[in-house]
Amino acid sequence: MNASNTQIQMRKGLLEFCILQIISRGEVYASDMIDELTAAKMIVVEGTLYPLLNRLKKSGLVSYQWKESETGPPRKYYTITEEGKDFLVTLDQTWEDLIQSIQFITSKR
Amino acid sequence: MNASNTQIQMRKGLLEFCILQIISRGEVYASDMIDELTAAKMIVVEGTLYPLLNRLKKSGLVSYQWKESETGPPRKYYTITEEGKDFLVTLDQTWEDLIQSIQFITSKR
DNA sequence: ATAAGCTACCTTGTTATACCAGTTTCTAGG
DNA sequence: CCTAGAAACTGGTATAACAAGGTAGCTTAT
Repeated sequence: MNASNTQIQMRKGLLEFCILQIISRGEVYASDMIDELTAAKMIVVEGTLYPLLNRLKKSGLVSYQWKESETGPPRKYYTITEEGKDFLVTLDQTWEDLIQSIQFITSKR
Repeated sequence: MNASNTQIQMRKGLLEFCILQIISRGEVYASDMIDELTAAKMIVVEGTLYPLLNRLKKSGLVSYQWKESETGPPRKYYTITEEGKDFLVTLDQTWEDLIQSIQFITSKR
């Protein structure tokens, strides 16, 4: 039980929330997302992100369009669906509830 | 991807934090913990709690003493160790960082 | 033209954690 | 003795993240 594993475990399930949040702000592709997550200090590797994006796509929460790039290979630009927006509202609430729960426990010192 | 699974996934890893927090307040046994978690709306089943307690014990973060009960079989009362207290400080910080990260992402709407 | 290098996407295998659905052990009461 | 209930525990399954790769398209330098 070391601190870095703890961080990983605490982040579990929150990544989906973060990604959906980022995509909801407008068209982005994988590298954009990694940059944003890194800026927020939620370090994520590609091997985590791609399967997650596929899960979101399969669930109908996001969709993507291939777009050419001027500096390299084409990119998959993701956008959120209506269903995704609805789900994001649920995730927002779940996150709020979670904060409340932890708050409740830690305040009892 | 349904809401209840999302809740489970978001909670993952936070349970350890909560349990350690609860034990740090004083001697408790499993049912006490479940009661406290339930009160905080962090629903947990026994099959999750017992392996977690064993992990914490093996890691030296908590210890326990058997105590007799007047109403049934003996109970394992858990207490936090010095090492556990140190680790709890780390977990506190990790949680604060996590809130900051999510805050950073969700505030950019 | 071709090799090198970068960018972008994807996959496979491993690990950790939680859940479900049980089982075992101990105590008290009929 | 047998049942009920409390308390601890276990085995199998699902999910998600990571590590460490691989593949394909595009650009640039020789």
